[in-house]
Amino acid sequence: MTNHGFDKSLRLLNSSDYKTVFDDATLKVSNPNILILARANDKGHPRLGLVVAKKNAKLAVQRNRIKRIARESFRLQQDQMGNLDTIVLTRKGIDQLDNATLQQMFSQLWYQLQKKAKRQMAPKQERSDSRS
RNA sequence: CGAGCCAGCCAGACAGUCGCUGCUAGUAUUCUUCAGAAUGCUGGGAGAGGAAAGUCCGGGCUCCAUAGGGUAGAACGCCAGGUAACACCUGGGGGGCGUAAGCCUACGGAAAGUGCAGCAGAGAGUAGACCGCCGAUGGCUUUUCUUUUUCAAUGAAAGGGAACGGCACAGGUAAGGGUGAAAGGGUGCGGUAAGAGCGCACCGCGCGACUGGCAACAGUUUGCGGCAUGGUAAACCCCGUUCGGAGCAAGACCAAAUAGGAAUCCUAUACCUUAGGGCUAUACCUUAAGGUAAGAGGCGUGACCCGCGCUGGAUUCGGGUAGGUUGCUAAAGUUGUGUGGUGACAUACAACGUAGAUGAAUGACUGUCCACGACAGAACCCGGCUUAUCGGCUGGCUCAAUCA
Repeated sequence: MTNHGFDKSLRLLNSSDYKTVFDDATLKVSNPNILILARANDKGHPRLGLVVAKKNAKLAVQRNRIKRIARESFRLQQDQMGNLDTIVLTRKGIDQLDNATLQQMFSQLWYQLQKKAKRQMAPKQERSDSRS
């Protein structure tokens, strides 16, 4: 039975959560419009954080749309993501893309992220928790 | 049917699948102060806007030694009303635009003061003479007449006066031309050398009276004044009215960490009182308790000045950053009906109970239909203004044409 829900436990909730991923991102996938940073956690499930800067999408409507599509895409693929904390960052021009293109781009990037994560699994375990 | 004006309304619809955030009912687990809390599951129901936007005004609410005085600064500016308040709204007045419905209006003061105005032009604010007109009055001058004096005497010379002319030298003139956005009231008649508010009539203007109106203001009313006070105040300014500051990251509560906070103790400046000690001593030095007061500097009172408040070291207790809870949505509420009012609005009754997120919900996909979907996303809450906007609907009105 696959899980397609998306409640608060699947999100990055405060600035320390974000800081951990930003300071220690072990995985990185990108295309011209989107950058995804990721890092393994010890929760047993993936978590998602979103950073959509006003600089890249001027209107609040556009920023909301991008975030909703990112969440939707994450929600549908979360059971294949392992235990990664991820942050989605947007780049310039993203507000020009329509919904179908965005969805396609996200699912591609999630797939790439899963492959990279599997490749790292073998030499893992060296830096589970460096902070006290 | 065409062109237009005003007011109001809608903001793709329906179905299915998968999700998100509150609320509510049931239920399970855990905790415990035994009544709740947290988490999960199931059902029900709710979930962006007309501008949610810009943050441009006004208020509520909250806090800030309580906010006292003065200065500065800012906003507003025809009148009356509405309102919690306003820069908003309603009604009215003046001015402008439009054939009209209607629209626009920063609409106090330029006879307190200061300043500003390119080019052109003679002259631009106590006006001005380039062309033109005149040249009355002076000046020069032709001709004629007249008069006085002198002489060599029907004449001549010198001087004075008058008339008709000429010149355009002094001068007069703001009618006309020309320049300019603007040339210091307009038209006509008289008047004059030519002209001129120089005089008069009418129009206009200013100041009063009267009448109407709460008032702004208006007038086929009336008296006085020849008649400027040119423009610009979204230039300084003057006059009148209003304004304490900061904002939900306000503020309150729970609370890891850390100090800059509170209480206690100590000490420090000056003075006073009481009790005691040193000393010959009422002087001087000193101890304890109590009381009073001042100063400079700094900090705060978020423009400035006055005014006002605070002020050093040790110990103990509290503390309040991360995070959480709250503030947080029932409100100057919405709808309907009645009453009062031209209206904004007020008031009475009835019904309704309408998002509350916080790394930030309100969505995605599929199908069907059509007019093929614009601008755009709540963040404490209201009332406005401004700006953006695919199209559609309803009502009222105006103009033009046609028909009856």
